[in-house]
Amino acid sequence: MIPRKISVAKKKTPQEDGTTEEKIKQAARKVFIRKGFAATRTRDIAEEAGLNLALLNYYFRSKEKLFDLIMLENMQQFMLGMKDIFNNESSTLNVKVIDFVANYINLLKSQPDLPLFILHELKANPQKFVENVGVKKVLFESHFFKQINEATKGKIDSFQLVINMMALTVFPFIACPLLKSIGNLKQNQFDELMEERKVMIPRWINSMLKIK
Amino acid sequence: MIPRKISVAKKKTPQEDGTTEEKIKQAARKVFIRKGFAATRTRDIAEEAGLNLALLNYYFRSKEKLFDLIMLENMQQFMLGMKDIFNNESSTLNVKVIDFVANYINLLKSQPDLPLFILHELKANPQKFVENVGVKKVLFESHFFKQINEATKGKIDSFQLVINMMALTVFPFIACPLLKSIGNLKQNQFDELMEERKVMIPRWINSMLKIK
DNA sequence: AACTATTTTAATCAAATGATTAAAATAATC
DNA sequence: GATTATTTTAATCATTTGATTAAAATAGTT
Repeated sequence: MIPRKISVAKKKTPQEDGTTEEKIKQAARKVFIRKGFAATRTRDIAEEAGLNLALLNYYFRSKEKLFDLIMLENMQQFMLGMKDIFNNESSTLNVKVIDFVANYINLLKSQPDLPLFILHELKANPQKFVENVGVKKVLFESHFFKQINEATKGKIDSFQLVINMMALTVFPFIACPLLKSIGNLKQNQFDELMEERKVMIPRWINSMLKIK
Repeated sequence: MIPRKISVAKKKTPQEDGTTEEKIKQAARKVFIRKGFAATRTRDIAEEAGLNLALLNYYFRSKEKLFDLIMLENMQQFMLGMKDIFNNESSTLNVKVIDFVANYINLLKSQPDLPLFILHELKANPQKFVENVGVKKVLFESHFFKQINEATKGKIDSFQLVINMMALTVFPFIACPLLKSIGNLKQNQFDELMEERKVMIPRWINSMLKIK
C-alpha cells in the first residue's frame, strides 16, 4: 500500500491575492477622491475597475463599507506621515519643518485632491473618522512639540504653529482651482509655485519663531 | 359719463415680494452649504423651508439651477469682501492685513462651512464658476498689491503672500473637525483659538515681510 | 474526470430621486 | 361677484441607484 502523497500547495484564495478586491479598492480610491462619496455611484467604481458591478457587494458588502475602508486608509496616509518627521530626535526644529513641508508637497503633488476629499468627508461625518486617526498622540508627545516650546519659550502656542505649517502647505492644494484662476496659472505654473513654497514656507515659519 | 378711476396700485407679484422664493433660497443656502450639492435632496430643501416639494421646480425649474444661483451668491460673498479692504487708499499695508483677517474670521465664525463648501463645489465644477468671480481684477490691480511690492522690493512674490493670508485665515475653518479632535477643543475653545489668530496672523504676515 | 467551492455575470429588484401633472386654493382684475 | 391668473398641493411619473439573485464560469480538491 503506497502512502498518499500530501500536497503542500497553499490554498490560494483571491482575497489573499487581492486581484479583484485590490482592483476594486484602487478604483474606489480614485473615484471617491475625485468625486466624494455622495457623487460617486457604485457603477462609476465598477467602470473604473473594468469589473462587474455586483462584485462590489460581493467583496465589500456595501458602498458605505468600501468607502469607510478607503477613507481610513487615506486618513492614515495623510496624517501619519508626520510621525517619523516629528519624532526624529536627531533633527533640528528647522529640519523638521523643511522635511514636513517637502514631504507633504511631494505627496500632494501626486495626489492633489486628497486633502479636500478628506476634510470634506470628515465634515460630513466627523464622529465616524476622527477618533481613528491617532495623530493626537503623535503630535502632542512629539520631539517636535518640545522643540517649539524651547525655541519660543512659550511665546507662541505650539499648536498654532503646527496649524500654520499645515495651512501654508495644504491650503494651496485645497484652493487650487481658485488660485489658478486668480493667478492665471497653468498646471505647471502651479507646480512651480508649490516648489517655491517648499523653500519659502520653512523661512516663513522661522520668521514667525523669531517674533519678539 | 364718469371717467374710470385708474388704479395705481402696483401689481404685486410674489416673485417681487420674494416670500416663497426667498424662503426656498434661504433653505437651499443652508442645506447646500451643510451637505453639498450631491448629498442634498430637493426634499431636504423643501423640508427646511417648510414648503411643498413641487415649489422648487415651480420657482427655480431644477435643483441645479437653484444650486448655481446659491453658489454664485456665496462666491461673491466670500471673494468680493476683499474689494473694499484692498482698495482703501488711506490705509497702510499692515492695517489692510488686520482688516482682512478680522473681516474674514468674523464672517467665517458666523458661517464656518462656507469655505469648504465653495472649494469643494469649485473643484467638482471649476469651469462653471471660476470665471464669474471677478476677484482677479480686484486683487492684481489693488492698492494692496502695490503696497506689498513696495514693502518687499519684490523679495516676496505678492501673490504668494496673499495665498499665505488666505491660508492662515481660512484653513482652520476648513479643517475644523480635524483640529478640534487633534487639539481636544470644544467649540468655544476653537472660537478662542480663532480670536487669538486675529491678533497673531497680522504679526506673522509682518514677520514674513521683514525677511532679508 | 467528477465533484465541490468560489468567483463572475447579467438581469432584476426595491427604494429613492428630481421632475411633472392636474386639481385645488388663493390672489388679482374688472 | 365673476372671471382670470398665479400659487400651492399631493399624487404620480420616469429614471437612477445600491443591492440582490440565480445561473454560468472558473478554480480548487480529491
